[in-house]
Amino acid sequence: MRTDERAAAKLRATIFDVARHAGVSIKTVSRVVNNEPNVREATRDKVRASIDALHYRPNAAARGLSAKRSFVIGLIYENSEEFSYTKDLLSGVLGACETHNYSLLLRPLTLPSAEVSHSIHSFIRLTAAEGVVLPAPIGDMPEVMQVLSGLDVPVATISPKHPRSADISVYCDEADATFRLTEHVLALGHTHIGFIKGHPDHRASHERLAGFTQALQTNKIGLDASLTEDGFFTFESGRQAAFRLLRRERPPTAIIATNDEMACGVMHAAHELDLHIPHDVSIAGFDDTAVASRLWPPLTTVRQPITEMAEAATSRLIQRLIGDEPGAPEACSPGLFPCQLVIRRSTAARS
Amino acid sequence: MRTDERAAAKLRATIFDVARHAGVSIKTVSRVVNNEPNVREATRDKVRASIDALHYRPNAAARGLSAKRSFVIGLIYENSEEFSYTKDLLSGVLGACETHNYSLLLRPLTLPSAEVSHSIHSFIRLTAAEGVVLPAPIGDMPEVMQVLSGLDVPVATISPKHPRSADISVYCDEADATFRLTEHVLALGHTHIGFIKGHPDHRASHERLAGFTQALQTNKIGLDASLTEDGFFTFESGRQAAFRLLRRERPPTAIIATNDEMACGVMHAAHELDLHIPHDVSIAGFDDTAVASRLWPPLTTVRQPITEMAEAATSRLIQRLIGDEPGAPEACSPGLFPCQLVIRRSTAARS
DNA sequence: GCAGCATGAGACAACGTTGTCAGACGCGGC
DNA sequence: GCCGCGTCTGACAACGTTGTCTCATGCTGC
Repeated sequence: MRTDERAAAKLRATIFDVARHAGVSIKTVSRVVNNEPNVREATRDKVRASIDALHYRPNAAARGLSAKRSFVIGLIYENSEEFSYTKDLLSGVLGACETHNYSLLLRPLTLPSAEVSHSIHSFIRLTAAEGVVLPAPIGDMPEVMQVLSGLDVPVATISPKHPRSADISVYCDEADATFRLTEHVLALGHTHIGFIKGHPDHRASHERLAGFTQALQTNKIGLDASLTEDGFFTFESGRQAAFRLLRRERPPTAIIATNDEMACGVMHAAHELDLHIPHDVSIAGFDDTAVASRLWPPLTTVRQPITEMAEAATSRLIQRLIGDEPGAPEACSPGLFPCQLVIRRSTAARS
Repeated sequence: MRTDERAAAKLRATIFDVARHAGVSIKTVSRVVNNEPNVREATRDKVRASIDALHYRPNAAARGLSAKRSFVIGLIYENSEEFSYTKDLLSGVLGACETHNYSLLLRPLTLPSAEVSHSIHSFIRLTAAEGVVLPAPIGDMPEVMQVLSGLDVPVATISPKHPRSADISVYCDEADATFRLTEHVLALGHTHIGFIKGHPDHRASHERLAGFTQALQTNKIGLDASLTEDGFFTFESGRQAAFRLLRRERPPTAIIATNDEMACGVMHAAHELDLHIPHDVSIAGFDDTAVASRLWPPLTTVRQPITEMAEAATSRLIQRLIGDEPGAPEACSPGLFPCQLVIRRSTAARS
């Protein structure tokens, strides 16, 4: 029996073997595998039994060739120092790919780079990815979006500046989260609060600043623009900004950095100036990266449900590719996700 | 012209289009693309020109189907908290895949899990991966190796317990690195040194302990076994071990944790006991993860060239798959890599 | 009892590549 | 000048799946 030969030779069973085993035609097996209609329930069961018996798995290459599809989606991300974000991202994207039987191919980008367009172009051509997931800040790069739309590749962005710019996008209400974070700091009695902005290319930076100023306004605290420093989401930019703030004549009693990486920098600056945290200065970050809970004192921060966001974005992307658009796309999985305030010991009542 | 039609429809040019454009047969184009012999140089150039003109890229699915190869390799890794290791790993593996035109498919594993064998089995069957890269500790799980050898999938392990157990393996001389780390601590005047072991399933744990005892021996310091605590490479296990050490009647003046994650735990314990680092107690870690430089004081640790190791392992794996074994495999890329001591401010002279 | 129609099933040709084999061509030796 | 041999090139059949089209079957309504 040919089937046994194949098993013995450790070759995969083909659809041909299954058809022979079940006593039907190849096409009928194909119909069962792809859940197509027009197969009697009895036939369906018979075929399924044969599939199990032979441990049949469809050959991805053949399927892709015939269907003119690759069943591949790409994840293009910034290969930054801070990787815990990417880890969570990866978990989500991978999860969605697995449930929909898609493969995920990765393209890390080292920014800034002049060759981004070219790199992405060749990535798409080579992998034949049907769609791509673009986490911030890649989704905000006009040249990237241009290449992808030129190649007719659907895009799902995560935390983009302009949600409308892509086919699909998910994001958090980071303004609201920063608002709540600021209110937490205000409630501790701080009124003289330093704020370190993020990289201007990220949507997050503007959102977070807006939430901060909104909170001050709501609580009738005048905004001292000189307490708002530029930062670029990097450790060193946070450290430098903190030095500028803490060396002022009247330094702030609390500093909100708009990501954990910069909050680390603030902590280093405080330590270098022999200031005690949180006694002399309270510090808060944003992102709840792996470092946040490892620092001493552990960092007050904001957690975004990155994994869930990535999974939702990817699922919607794949659904779009498959072509089964649900009635109201926004209804089944909204693009807006909630953030969670994580209060730890780096923020304390003003002394 | 059919080519123009295709370009207009944004379809990829096929080998057929190239053949027509160059005025040769399909097979000749195939020969040029795959650098096969028996094509006159003039013909070769003509074909290459057509390939460039049409931006031809071979179709991976068709190629795989015909060649009965998938050009895919798998990376099976532990989806642990500590992700900076995985980040470096990924960079290396991805780099090697890119240079050899292989695709990388990921399979994160949440350990411990009873379904590991099944998960890996279905991963291989589904992806048709030709080979897999197994970083520690996955490469040390007998059930994993059994499944893979049963499926006839070549394996490259990174930092395995027994280098001989896999077809290809790369590792560091972690004993030597720990030896040098310990000598650094000894040179600072510490003689009463606490040591926190790693998870017994990792090769690294044994190596690192061996290096430590070796250093004590070489420097004629008696080994106080009670100063050696069990740990499991996790933050909390490091914290608990540190508490046990620091609450002793005569606590150690320095603690070597066998990874950074546990060193974080030690720092937390020290802080909770109001001890000053490094004045009251010096602390060292291992791995130079992203956290290490963010802590205060920055952590003395050991850096392994993970990216280079991963790249080498993957390259050798792919070379094996392609079948062009270099004369002496060990000669071109050795399995042993050097570690680098990274001295920061968490270790200081005994006070 | 038969047209008409829905439903279930199969034959066959793609899909874009590579492997196999056969043939065309050129060139040197006799 | 012809044979033989090596070098280059091409026709054709895989590879395992899906799409299209056709056909067989059974059921409905008159």
